Amino acid sequence: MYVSFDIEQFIQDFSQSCKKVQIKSFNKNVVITSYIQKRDQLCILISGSADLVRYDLNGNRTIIDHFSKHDIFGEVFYDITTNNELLVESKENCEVLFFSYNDIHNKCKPNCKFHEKLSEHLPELILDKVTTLNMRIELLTKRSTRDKLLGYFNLLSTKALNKTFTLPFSLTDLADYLSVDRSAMMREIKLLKNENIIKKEGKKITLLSN
Amino acid sequence: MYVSFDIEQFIQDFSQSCKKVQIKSFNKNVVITSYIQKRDQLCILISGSADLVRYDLNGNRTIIDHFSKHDIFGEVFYDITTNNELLVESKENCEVLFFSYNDIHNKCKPNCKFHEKLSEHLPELILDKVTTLNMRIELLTKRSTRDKLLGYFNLLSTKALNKTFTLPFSLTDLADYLSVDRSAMMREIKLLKNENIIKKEGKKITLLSN
DNA sequence: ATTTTTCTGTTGCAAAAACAACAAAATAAA
DNA sequence: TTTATTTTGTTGTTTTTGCAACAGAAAAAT
Repeated sequence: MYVSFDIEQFIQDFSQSCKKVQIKSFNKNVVITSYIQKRDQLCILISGSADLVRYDLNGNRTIIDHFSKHDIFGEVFYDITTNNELLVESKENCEVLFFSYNDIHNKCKPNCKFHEKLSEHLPELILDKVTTLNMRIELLTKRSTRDKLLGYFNLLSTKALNKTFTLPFSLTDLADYLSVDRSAMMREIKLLKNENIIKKEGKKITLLSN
Repeated sequence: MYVSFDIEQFIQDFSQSCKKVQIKSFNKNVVITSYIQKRDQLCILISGSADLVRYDLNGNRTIIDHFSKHDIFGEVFYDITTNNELLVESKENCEVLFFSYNDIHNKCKPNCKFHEKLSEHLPELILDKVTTLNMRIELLTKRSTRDKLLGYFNLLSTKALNKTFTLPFSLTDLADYLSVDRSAMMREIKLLKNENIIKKEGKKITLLSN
């Protein structure tokens, strides 16, 4: 990761120093924000986890993005509003920092430490996001459910520096995240087990290949 | 778009002012750069168009990203190297500006105008990229070929402010971009025509729905 | 201007994925 | 700790997608 910047420390030190910045708390399974129009809002997840989900006209639910501690999200990243509803839903109790993208540029106050620091480090935060999105695209463009699963497992294995790792999702959510049918995915996981390509105990997965 | 910054002007004014910055020219259908390791490289496409493509072990070709004038790309956006080969291939004759991400922060020279300007505007450039990537993910997570096509057509229609628009791709490349089989996509396009949902004359498409 | 190559459009068939529906297990809530 | 809810695991059937192969059109190269 390129983010050398200590977000934790930054939030602790400076989030109180600017009145334009808000911290809000949310319970589990509530809507944190919805992407309706092209607003200016940027958010940093301080604690907890949340999903950006789309509900299409048929009621299908897709996890467009998954956020955990220190991830940034917000409507500012979306250009054109589609017909579908985009919601950020908390998966656990969450604390979220809200601020406005334009305030970073229109220098808040000459000595607002919060916006000064943020302005300095925003490129690395966003760059980090680009990296995540590119990985996601890598996965989604894979031809088959099998390749998506193995691609994702390899990713987690690489991150964990270990052939064994734990899924950060429920299997139901994993299917949404990989944009495949859950039962079809389960069938494929069973095949991967039978072919001794993976081992699975609950959410703990081990790659046996290579 | 959030990019108010005039890239054209910027490149003309400042690209000569810093020796660390290189401009290279490429013919059509050649490899501009390959993503092999986690390097520091950032590129801006000055003219022409190019694709970021993946060749997997089965020889399948997927267009991961499509770049046109003023798009930024580079290995800096990719975190973990997969087993697959990622190449940026020119689709037309291209001019590309190469520079290093870290140079932007490690202030090049006290009075290097190029890096100063770039540092100032990089967030909006990258933000723009995030927006594009998010749209792409929106498309790729659609359940069916039909939904992907209609999603993409709606996007182009919205961009063009018109029910009629022109595909920026060949149909072959469109299939790669949407990550679906070409013949299956052609079949779906035929159905959309038969059901009077779209009209198609070559690469000119009209949305008839709504 | 002619040849070569790429792109488009089509189709039958095979394979994969989605849909649907249900029981068992696990988790959360009362 | 009992009840309700969500998640997991499974399977038969239908639908969609991918594969393969080919001919004609268009574009590019010679």
